[in-house]
Amino acid sequence: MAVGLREVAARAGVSVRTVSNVANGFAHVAPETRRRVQEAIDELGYRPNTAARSLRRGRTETISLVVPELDSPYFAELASLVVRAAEERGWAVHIDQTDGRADRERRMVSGPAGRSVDGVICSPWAVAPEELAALSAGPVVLLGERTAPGRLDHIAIDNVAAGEAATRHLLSLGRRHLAAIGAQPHLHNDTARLRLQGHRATLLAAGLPPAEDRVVAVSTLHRPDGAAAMARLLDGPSRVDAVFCFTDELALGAMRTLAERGRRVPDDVAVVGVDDILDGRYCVPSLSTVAPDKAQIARLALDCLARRIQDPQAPDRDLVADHRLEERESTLGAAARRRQSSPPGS
Amino acid sequence: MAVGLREVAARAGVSVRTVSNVANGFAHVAPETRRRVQEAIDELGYRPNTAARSLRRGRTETISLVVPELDSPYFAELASLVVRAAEERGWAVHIDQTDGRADRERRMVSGPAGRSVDGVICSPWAVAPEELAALSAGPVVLLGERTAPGRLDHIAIDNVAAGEAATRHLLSLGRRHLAAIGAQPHLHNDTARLRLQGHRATLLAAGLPPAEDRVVAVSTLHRPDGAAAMARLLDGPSRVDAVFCFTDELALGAMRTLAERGRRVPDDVAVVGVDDILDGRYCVPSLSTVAPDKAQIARLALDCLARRIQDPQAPDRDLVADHRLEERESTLGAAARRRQSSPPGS
DNA sequence: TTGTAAGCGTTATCAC
DNA sequence: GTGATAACGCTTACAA
Repeated sequence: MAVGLREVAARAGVSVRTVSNVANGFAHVAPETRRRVQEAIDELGYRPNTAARSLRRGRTETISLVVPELDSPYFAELASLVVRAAEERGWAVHIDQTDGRADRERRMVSGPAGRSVDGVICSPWAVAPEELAALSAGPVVLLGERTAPGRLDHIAIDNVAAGEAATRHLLSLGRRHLAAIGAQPHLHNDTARLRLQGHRATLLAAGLPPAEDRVVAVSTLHRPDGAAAMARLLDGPSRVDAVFCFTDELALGAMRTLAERGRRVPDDVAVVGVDDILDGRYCVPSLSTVAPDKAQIARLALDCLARRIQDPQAPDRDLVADHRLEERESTLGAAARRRQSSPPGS
Repeated sequence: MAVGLREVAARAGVSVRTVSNVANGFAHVAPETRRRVQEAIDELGYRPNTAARSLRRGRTETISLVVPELDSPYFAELASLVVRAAEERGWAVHIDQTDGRADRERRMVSGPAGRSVDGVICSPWAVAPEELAALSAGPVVLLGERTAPGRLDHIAIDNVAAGEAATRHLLSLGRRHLAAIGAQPHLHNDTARLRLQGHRATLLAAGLPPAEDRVVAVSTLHRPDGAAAMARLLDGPSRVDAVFCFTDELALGAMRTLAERGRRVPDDVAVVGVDDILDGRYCVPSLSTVAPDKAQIARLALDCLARRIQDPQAPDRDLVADHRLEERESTLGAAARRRQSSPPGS
């Protein structure tokens, strides 16, 4: 049934030590011996037992990826990239979802770390990074910026710059009545706060008054939240000719409401989001967005984690991933079609 | 550093056996002893070592989910549900992506099974189920129908019925020039074949001639494939007033092309997909679709796997999950807005 | 009810 | 270059 080193050793007429050496590709094995052992391994279909190996080595070669939800496009795309990058390192990936619930974020960071997994990559929503830092018992890398001193590594894009880029883009189109959707004052998560900060600073620099009634808060970042927020804006007293949504999902929801109300995008209202999710490239109109380099985020997170697994005492780092503005139809209109780099089958 | 049963036992003044009993919630422990041990566990922050436990028990309480890609909405949503359902069972989930490549499908099914994971849920594209059945070394459940005798469990919706439902719906709208996008004759995957079969049978039953030049094959199931396929249809000789796309992603791509060509949906061309991905609810127009019960698929897959882990010799089963037609704007037009169950924030 | 001790399959430390 | 053998941390007969 269970074929282990012992069976292979017996078959090949060597000791378990030698079989282990061959299985692990050790250098100092006589060619003839190696051949014989490899033969026995193949014939018996030997596969090393991961549990035993982990127990002995103290390493599982497995990391855990903790995201709020796997079914939202941004995290799905990110998870896909993390799994791919991890595979290149020979690491397996465990995936957990927190639903943005504080208790689950705490448990996933404090629980498994350093035990069944070698490290954790976590994208927190509800719990402040510094609290997670205090809880963590093993290597942890957080996705999102540092809000206060803590001893964990952080990876994020420059969210203030992202907010500025989106807002500058809308202003450059001649829009002057800008709204923002996606503030999350109730969360211990600085992403929304920083994007809003960049938005406000840019408006101010352009000599436009900050219109607080045109900043809409949302409880979560899904399409329905964006749709509802847009409805509130349209029903409100202020004129709106452009909307900066803090995520693409919010933007898609907002565009849905605009379509239902008969407002043309971008003619009546221009829309720009953040995340560059795949849906944004193919919806009608295609969605202008601030695109974080998700592959880079995944790679940096794994680099950081690898470094920290190797040296738990390494000084903590804040790494900044790139982003760039993708101008598409939801701000440029049909003109975007000609400028766009990835036109669908036409 | 590493706090194990021994340290806890010493601290509580009992044997490791007793600590193990407490940690595992065994019944026969004196209340006073239990209290003292629990205290020591908490104080020392003891966490059982998963590797050692797995080695001893021969169970990892971990399964592996193997999908072609995690960043396509259908698999992202399914993975999310599988992770949730697995968590209820106390199982962790390992996620792997095959990119639909045959070698990876083979490796993921034959490799890890029964070793580092207790079982595998796999959604194959390139490799025929019966070949995977021959390769598998442990409990494996396949997503998709059985194509030939094999000893694995299968979970799928009734794809012939799905094809019929979509096609009947288009016919019921008075459309007579139906096209189909999504045939995959090059793959060892019967899903597309069965949906096409249902489509053809329904056309035939309605007295319409099968128009083979209006069935478009695609190499993959992404939006660009749908967009390109739609362009081919529009450039072709046959009139088309309705399209059945075998996945929602293909449908979204097709709708993109229709918009670019100035064709109105559904007025000029009605579109229906399969999968009920979230994007389809909020795009404009919202996408009519055949919705598989993904939560049920996830649950059935885990039930099957649990049963097979418990009894590897259990007879293999083919389970059929539910589906239902979601009629939205891409076929009904604005009328759908009033009939629809989930209107965005309005 | 609790203690003692034998493995689970590997890797790593000694020898030879 | 290879062979014994002792851990790794846990669960579980078997005793007490």
